[in-house]
Amino acid sequence: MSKTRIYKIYLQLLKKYGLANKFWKKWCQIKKTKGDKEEILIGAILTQRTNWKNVELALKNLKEAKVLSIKKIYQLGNQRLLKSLIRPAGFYQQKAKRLFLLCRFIVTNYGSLEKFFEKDLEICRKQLLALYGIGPETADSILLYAGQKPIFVIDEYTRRFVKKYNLAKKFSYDFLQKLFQENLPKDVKIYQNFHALIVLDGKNEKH
DNA sequence: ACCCAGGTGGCCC
DNA sequence: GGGCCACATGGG
Repeated sequence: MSKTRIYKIYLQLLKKYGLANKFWKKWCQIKKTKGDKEEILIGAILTQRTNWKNVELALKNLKEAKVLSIKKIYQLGNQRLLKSLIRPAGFYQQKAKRLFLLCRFIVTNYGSLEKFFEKDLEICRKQLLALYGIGPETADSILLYAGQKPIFVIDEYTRRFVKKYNLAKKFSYDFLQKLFQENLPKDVKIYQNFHALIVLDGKNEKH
C-alpha cells in the first residue's frame, strides 16, 4: 500500500509520541491494576459520554469490592450494589443495566470472554450491537482493545482529529471508519496505536 | 452557578 | 436518513 495522507499523519504522531501502549502500561502501574481484557470491556461501557477520570473512580470501586470481572458483575445482577459502585461514572442506572446485560450475554452464551472472541469479527460485532446500550463505538472499542480484532474506533476525539486535518466533509460513523480502514494497513497494532495517539494528541491540545 | 466529558436509545418527522 | 431529548457524576 502506498502511503496515504492519513498514514503519513499517523507516522508523524508516532514520531512525536512513540508507541501509545507505554502510556497505558504506565497508567496501569500508577493505578496498580492489570488493565486486562475484562477491565477494558467494563471500562468501554463506563466511559460512554463521560470523563475518564470518573471512570477511574468507578473502576477503583469495582476493584476494591473485588467484582472487577465479567462473572462477578453477572453474579451481582443489575442491583443496588453494582449501581452504587459505578455511580461516579455518571448515568449509573443505565450503565448498570448495560454492564449486567453484556456480562450476562458473555457468561450464558460463551462462558468466557476468550470463547466469545474465538468467533469472527463480523459475528462478534453483530452480537455486541444487538445488545441494549452498545452502539458502534462501544462495540468497536471492545473488539479492538479487548478482542485484538482489526476494526477502527471512531469517537469524539477521532472526529475532532478529522476536522483538524480536513480529512473529510462527512462525519457519520460508518463513513469515517471506512475512511481510516481504507487508508491504513489492516493491522490491529496500528489501529490501536493510532486511535490512542489521536486521543493523546487531542488531550494535549487542550492544555 | 454554570459548563464539560471516548454514547445510546427512544421518540418524531 | 437526521434532529432532539433523557440519562448523572465529578472537576474546572
